[in-house]
Amino acid sequence: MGNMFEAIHGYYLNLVPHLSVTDLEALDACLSVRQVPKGEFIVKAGQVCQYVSFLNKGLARLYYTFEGKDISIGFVVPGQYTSEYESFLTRRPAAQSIDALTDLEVIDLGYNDMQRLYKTFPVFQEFGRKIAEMLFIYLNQRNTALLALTPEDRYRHMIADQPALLQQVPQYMLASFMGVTPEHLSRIRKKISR
Amino acid sequence: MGNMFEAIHGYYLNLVPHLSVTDLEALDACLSVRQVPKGEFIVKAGQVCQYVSFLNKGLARLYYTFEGKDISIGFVVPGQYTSEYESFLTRRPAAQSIDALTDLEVIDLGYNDMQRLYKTFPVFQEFGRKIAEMLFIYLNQRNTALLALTPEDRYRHMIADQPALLQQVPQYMLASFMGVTPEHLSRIRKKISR
DNA sequence: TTATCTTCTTAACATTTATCAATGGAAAGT
DNA sequence: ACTTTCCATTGATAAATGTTAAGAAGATAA
Repeated sequence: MGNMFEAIHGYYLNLVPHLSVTDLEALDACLSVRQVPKGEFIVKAGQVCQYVSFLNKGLARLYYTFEGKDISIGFVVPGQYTSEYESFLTRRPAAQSIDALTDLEVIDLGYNDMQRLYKTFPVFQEFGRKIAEMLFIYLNQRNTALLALTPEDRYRHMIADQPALLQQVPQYMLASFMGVTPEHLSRIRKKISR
Repeated sequence: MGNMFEAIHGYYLNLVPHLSVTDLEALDACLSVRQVPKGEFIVKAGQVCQYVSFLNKGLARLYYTFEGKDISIGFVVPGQYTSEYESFLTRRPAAQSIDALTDLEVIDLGYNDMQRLYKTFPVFQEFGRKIAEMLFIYLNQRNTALLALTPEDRYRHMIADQPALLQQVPQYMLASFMGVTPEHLSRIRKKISR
């Protein structure tokens, strides 16, 4: 039979090409598949995040709640890793939640297993480093956009960079992601469509 | 004579306690001290960032220029590393600059030396991973603050978290760091002082 | 010292964005 | 099919923030 983790192997090899078969087998022993129904959580705020989760199928959202309002931080599509990484790293309760906008299938890698991989197969340190570096670059660019661009410009960038996401994510979630109210996003859209 | 790099050794050992004497000697061979006069640059936008730089003395600012205006991203005090890390990692021209708000002394570690350390002494992979993880956590929190808090609340947080910085950094730089105009920051300060 | 330059503050006014309220339409449940 | 809920849109109004301009306070240089 084929290996259930082919997609995830590709992901790892893409980041660290010199991973050996032995390395990947050690990885496989740590992975487990989980089904998350729509509306349920991959991670819930208040709990310590136990996994980094590779998204096989579905659409997930990273967000937090502040003064009664949900603020979306990011959206996850298949082929990407997601986690409340700060909680995962620090072992403190998560400030952010990750929920399922559709039914999901994820492949979990647990904290203790990951530490063991780091120790036993140091080549995974390089993997962890590159993941964190990618996250840094993503946040750095997002930060820059939030400070320098107007909401309208941020929306234009999203149209250019993530057109598929705009179709899949409700607009009130996009609005908080862009830092405006749903009403204001609606006006921006009206203005742009002319 | 004492080792010129004592402070930086402490920094490394704090992140990766099991670094050996051999590891640190290999590191020392890669480090070089640089003096940066006030107003000059550690990294200049448009050039590829060649170093991660440990700040020994002085105060530095990370910022970029957009539509003629400088927007500050962060400030660096002694004992911290700084770099235009996205450029350093990707080998593409830097979008951001780092300049000296006072005379500086930095300890540089070059890109090629760092890659060689990663390869020859894999234990440094762990160091690189933890640096990137720290950067991620910092940016994640800053991002959250930018989206969830009002400028006034962000300023209150700065008073609580970084009181020393408020004394050292001109207010018009703080203003862009907080995402408001200098005039508006002045109004916020007036309101709070009552 | 005086002069110059920079930074900070203040005020009036303009623009952007949020809030509140109402409506219509789409989706989901029964 | 009917009902209910949720979501997107729109308008009126309010609040927050930016812009422009001027002057005060502080630093730097001659």
